[in-house]
Amino acid sequence: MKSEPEAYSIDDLAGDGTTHWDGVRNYQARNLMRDEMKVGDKVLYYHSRLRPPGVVGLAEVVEEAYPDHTSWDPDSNYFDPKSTPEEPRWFMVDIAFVRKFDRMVSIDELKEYPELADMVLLNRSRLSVQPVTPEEYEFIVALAERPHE
DNA sequence: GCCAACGTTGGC
DNA sequence: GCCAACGTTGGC
Repeated sequence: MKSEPEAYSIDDLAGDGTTHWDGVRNYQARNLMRDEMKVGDKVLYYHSRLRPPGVVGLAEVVEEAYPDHTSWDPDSNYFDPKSTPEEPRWFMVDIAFVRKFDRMVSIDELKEYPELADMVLLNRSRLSVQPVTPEEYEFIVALAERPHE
């Protein structure tokens, strides 16, 4: 899951403990949250729009998808008039802070490894919620635990 | 701040 | 249902 740290960083998540991942207004990202994300699933937390951007830590799904109430709140930035409590269009999950990496694994570093060449992050980078394979996940967690040469 | 990629909207 | 216009994202 990606977030601009100025908007909501992993430190914000650490402070809050859990948060609901509201404001996603992309169908592919919504479908992933609604159909794929289960309680206990691990989440790589990615800070976008930094120089450089990168994976900064881990979170975990603690509540499966339910309607994103900000979508029918006219005062919200995420208001969508086509979404109603009766027929919600947008969904969110709740995630909990797991840990922050000792160091950020930058996108440049991810690009160095053929094991990660097929990552959605490196190919369809604009999706704000993306699938990660177990192999990619383990690889990145291992990277974070040793210094980058 | 620029701009390429890409998703969405809406006129026809 | 096509596609041009427009808006957003996000690396750089």
